[in-house]
Amino acid sequence: MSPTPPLENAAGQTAHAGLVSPSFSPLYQQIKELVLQSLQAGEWKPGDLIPSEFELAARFKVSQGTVRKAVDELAKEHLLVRRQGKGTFVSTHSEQQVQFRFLKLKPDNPAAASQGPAQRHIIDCHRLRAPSDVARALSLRTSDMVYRVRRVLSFEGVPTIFEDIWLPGATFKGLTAERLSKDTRPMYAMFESDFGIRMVRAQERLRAILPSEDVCDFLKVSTNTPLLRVERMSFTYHDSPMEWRIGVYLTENRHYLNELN
Amino acid sequence: MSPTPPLENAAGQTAHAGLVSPSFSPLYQQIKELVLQSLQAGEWKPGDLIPSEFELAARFKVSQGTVRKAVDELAKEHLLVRRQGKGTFVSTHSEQQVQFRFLKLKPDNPAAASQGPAQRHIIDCHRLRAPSDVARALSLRTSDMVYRVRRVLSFEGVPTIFEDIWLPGATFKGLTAERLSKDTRPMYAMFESDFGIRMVRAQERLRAILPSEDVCDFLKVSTNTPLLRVERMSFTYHDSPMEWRIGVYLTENRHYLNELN
DNA sequence: CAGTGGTCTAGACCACACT
DNA sequence: GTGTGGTCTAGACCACTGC
Repeated sequence: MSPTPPLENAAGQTAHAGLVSPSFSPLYQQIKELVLQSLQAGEWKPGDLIPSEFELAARFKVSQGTVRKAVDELAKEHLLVRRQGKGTFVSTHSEQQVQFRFLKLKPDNPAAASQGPAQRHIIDCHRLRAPSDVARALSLRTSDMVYRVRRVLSFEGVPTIFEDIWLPGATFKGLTAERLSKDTRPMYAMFESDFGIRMVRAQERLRAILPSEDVCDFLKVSTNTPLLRVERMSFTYHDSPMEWRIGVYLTENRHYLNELN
Repeated sequence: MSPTPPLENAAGQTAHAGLVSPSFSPLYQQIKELVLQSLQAGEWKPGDLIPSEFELAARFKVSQGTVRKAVDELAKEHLLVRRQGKGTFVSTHSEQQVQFRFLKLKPDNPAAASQGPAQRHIIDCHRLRAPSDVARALSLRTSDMVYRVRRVLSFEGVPTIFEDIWLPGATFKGLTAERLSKDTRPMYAMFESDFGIRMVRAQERLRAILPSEDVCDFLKVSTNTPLLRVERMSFTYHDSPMEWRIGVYLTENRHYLNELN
């Protein structure tokens, strides 16, 4: 029923008072970590309903309020989604609302209704030994294999984004250009269902560049068109690097939108 | 003692049960709004210590836990800062830690220690009638006055950022190039102490451009150097627009860093 | 030491969704 | 109606700060 070991901080008293372990951490943090481990282990998959707060409280032998605080934080980090009256679900990139959380390029004129899905064209998908910079980014050895995917995204027929995507070979075994082309879902949704990988967090570094010859061809622009270069590192649970992506955006009629809070 | 009117949701029962007002909102949201109003009214100024949770609970006639939830959210939005053992303070742009919350341009090589403060050079500061695009951005009339500030930021002697800043004339009355030049604090810190305006939130739109002739001069670059254009709208309490800023960044040795959560 | 925020509990009731 | 998450309370104790 309850295979989980007793929590470090629980000393048997009402408010978990008394002597605490040397490296103290609040109970709700420990609960959070346990839930995270269940997510990572695939006990609950993207889209799944997880146990109710009371069930989790019983399983972990803490009060419902403590579970609540742990789940609250995981929900704020977009790992879980709460739905009043229904329950708490594992968040997924398949949902419409979360679709554009990682794509920050927006049309200058939203009325143009061009927020619709982009047309996608896979240029190629190869398996090769990791170049040194790729290995470094993905925490791999240069002897390890990686997949390299290149693609172009177009909006209303205008080629707008060129992407060069690097993925760990071991995790994405069996990835092909054909599979990528045929799947109509967002790429990250396919990663979830086909490879059990959920991208949780990312970091982007932006700069302005002039295009290489390749990019000129792919985006149909001249060599003196300034472009936005977006280097993205994506992480799965526990901050494991899982994707390195170099994007080049044409920003003639679009812009990268960022909220500072 | 307590000049605040009774809260809408309080029906006198234990858990504020019973009939609630038509447009229901949780108690902690109402508390949050009341605190926000005190901040906006200047009752507590940036850097000030605000009343303790128990005092606020007494003032608003709710439990400490409800105040706690309200303050928690305001702290997450960076309007307040909690310090265990000391109290809760109104957040300010003067603090070192929050200094770079709005400047996302980081050195490519952090070891270069070039994270230090930028050298600032004010080009000019004028008062004029708002051009139509500025008026629109700041929710003003074209008959209203605005200040326009232009400046260059340099890192290690290299001119890197050119900024064109527009501010509402009524609020920033008395702003001069001299005052801007002499003040060594961050610009937003001066806005707090001298004009009672605290920037709370901002929105940035990025694109790649080639520089105008002006910018070529200011940044000492050629006309074919791609630059990052950063258009920022800044807001004070209650989402009032307070600043419109066009920045142009040289990204040869630096990049715009963004976290996606 | 007293005062502050931080954690945890237990129990009540409300709002929402499904059956 | 039952079960879920969402709000609110009251009270306990811990951790940190400064007198």
